[in-house]
Amino acid sequence: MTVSNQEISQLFESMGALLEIKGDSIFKIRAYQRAARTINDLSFPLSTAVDEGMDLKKIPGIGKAISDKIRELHTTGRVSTYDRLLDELPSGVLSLVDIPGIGPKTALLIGKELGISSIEGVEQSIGDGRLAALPGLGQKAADSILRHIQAIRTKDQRTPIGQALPLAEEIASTLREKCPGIIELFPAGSLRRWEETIGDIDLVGVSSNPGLAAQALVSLPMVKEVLVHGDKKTSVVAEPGVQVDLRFGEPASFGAMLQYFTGSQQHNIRLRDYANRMGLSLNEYGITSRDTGTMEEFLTEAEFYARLGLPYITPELRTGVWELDAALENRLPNLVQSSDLKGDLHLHSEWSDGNDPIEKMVEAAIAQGYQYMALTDHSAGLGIANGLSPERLENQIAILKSMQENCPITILCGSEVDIRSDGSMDYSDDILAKLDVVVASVHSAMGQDSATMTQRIIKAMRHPSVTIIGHLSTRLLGQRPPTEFDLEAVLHAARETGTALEINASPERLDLKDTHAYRARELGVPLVINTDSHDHAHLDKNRYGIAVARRAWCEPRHILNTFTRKQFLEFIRTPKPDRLKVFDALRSSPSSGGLS
DNA sequence: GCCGTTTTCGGCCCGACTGTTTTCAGTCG
Repeated sequence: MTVSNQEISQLFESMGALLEIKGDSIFKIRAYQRAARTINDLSFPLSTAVDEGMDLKKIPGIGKAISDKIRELHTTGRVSTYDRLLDELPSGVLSLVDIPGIGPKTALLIGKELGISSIEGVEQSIGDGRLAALPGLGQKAADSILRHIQAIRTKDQRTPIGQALPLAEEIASTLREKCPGIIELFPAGSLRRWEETIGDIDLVGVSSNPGLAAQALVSLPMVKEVLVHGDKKTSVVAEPGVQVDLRFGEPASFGAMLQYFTGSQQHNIRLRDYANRMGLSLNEYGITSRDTGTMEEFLTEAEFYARLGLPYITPELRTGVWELDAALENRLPNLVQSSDLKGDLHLHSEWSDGNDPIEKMVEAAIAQGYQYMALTDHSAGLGIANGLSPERLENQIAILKSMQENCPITILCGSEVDIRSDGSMDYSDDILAKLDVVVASVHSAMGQDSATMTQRIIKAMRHPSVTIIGHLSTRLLGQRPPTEFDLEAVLHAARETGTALEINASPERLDLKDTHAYRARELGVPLVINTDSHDHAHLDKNRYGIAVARRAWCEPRHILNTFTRKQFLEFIRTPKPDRLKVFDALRSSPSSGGLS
């Protein structure tokens, strides 16, 4: 049976919590937690890995015992050790540790002493004073837990990066304006690692007057609640319900501080484990030698890593899975960056549902410094988006060709063509053959079962005119879940047919997501980073797509639209699937991609 | 339970904060 990485990860996370409640060895508990987080960040499905006979013990943090449990889960759908643990403990305790402020010890106490097994039960016991009467707890603790319960009810989960990043940038620039004493101020944490969703915004900096900056933060109009207002740390809740933490440190140790607060936690744990074996201890202030007890400070992160004998590890890679090994073996990738992009292949104009005339979109592409762009308005089937009839499309093609004469960049004629529910295309084959670039996307019947959706997408990829599959999963972060499909089958079909997959940079999509892009790159699937802009001001959002590609360990050579105009045209003008040879040649040539 | 520049046993990341405590346990990131 097929179990997703997320389900496996969740199970081991629960195993860790259950063992903690039971009072088992803290190291055993950490082993399960570590395995859970690693599995959650893996790019390939463990299910498939098991089928293919992979040795799971090669994955860091997974040894014999956990490997056996994954196999057991894969074959039987259960893990007997987990079931036994559930039986041993009072029912429902596991759900109690989801409440912030209630850890394993308190959960067990509440379960045993009060027989409570639900969040509602905890709430009641606070109301009638039973919880505060428990040993080790008191009225303050009870009040705090109640506040946390109310907070998790009103506050919606994590914030999409597309909302969190502009908010963080706004706060940082306002603080800089108001407080001239601020020397450095950066987002750290998951935001700096460009995770697709953010738990809270961490700002770290250096200031000659930290107290003033903290005061400025709490008095911002968007701040609706102050959680902590201390010497070292200030925490507030800002308008859309996002927590913002502000910390200042000493200039001399800013490198260590930034490294510490950027995480991820898994990355830092692995790093400290590694440092430990060198006789060094790491914290947010510096690196301490265990022999001499002296601490060294670091101005920059690069110096911090260098002291450990490591090259600089860019924040996007700090997941704590593979990057430390890669750094030690000196095989960190030369990651793609915004300046490598030479074109955008998914742009809309007012002809369909965009805000701007074609001219303005072309100007925006020129302003990005691009060599080429594709205009890809919607196909007719998407009536709601004012999709182009075949006649209007032909009309548009003629206009684009006439515009080309006085244009410094290459304008490619394209379309974002709807993939119908049966996998057929929304324009006839002869219309499609007139286009330079066809982005084929799913916009309807998103509830199809996995097998149907998989066949639908693969059928589209087999079409000779389809250049790129747009926003593969159709998800909208925090709004619409991804469609169900067999990722491995789709990626293999993309490779076989020579169809590129889009990393849609629109921050509400980020689709492909990081781990899917990672797997696509591993399998040699051509990737493109597109903004799917519906406004001339949106081409800047390519930075979100670049971040996904970087988290997927992509170098310029993995991304089609880092290729020069000449190289890209050669790719699209070579028929499928032979165009893969063009891609592979460019991908393996050291001078390709990213260099002009 | 995992792992190896002190390798098959004996270690295992580190500090801050809070509330309940008279020296610390629990929780969090």
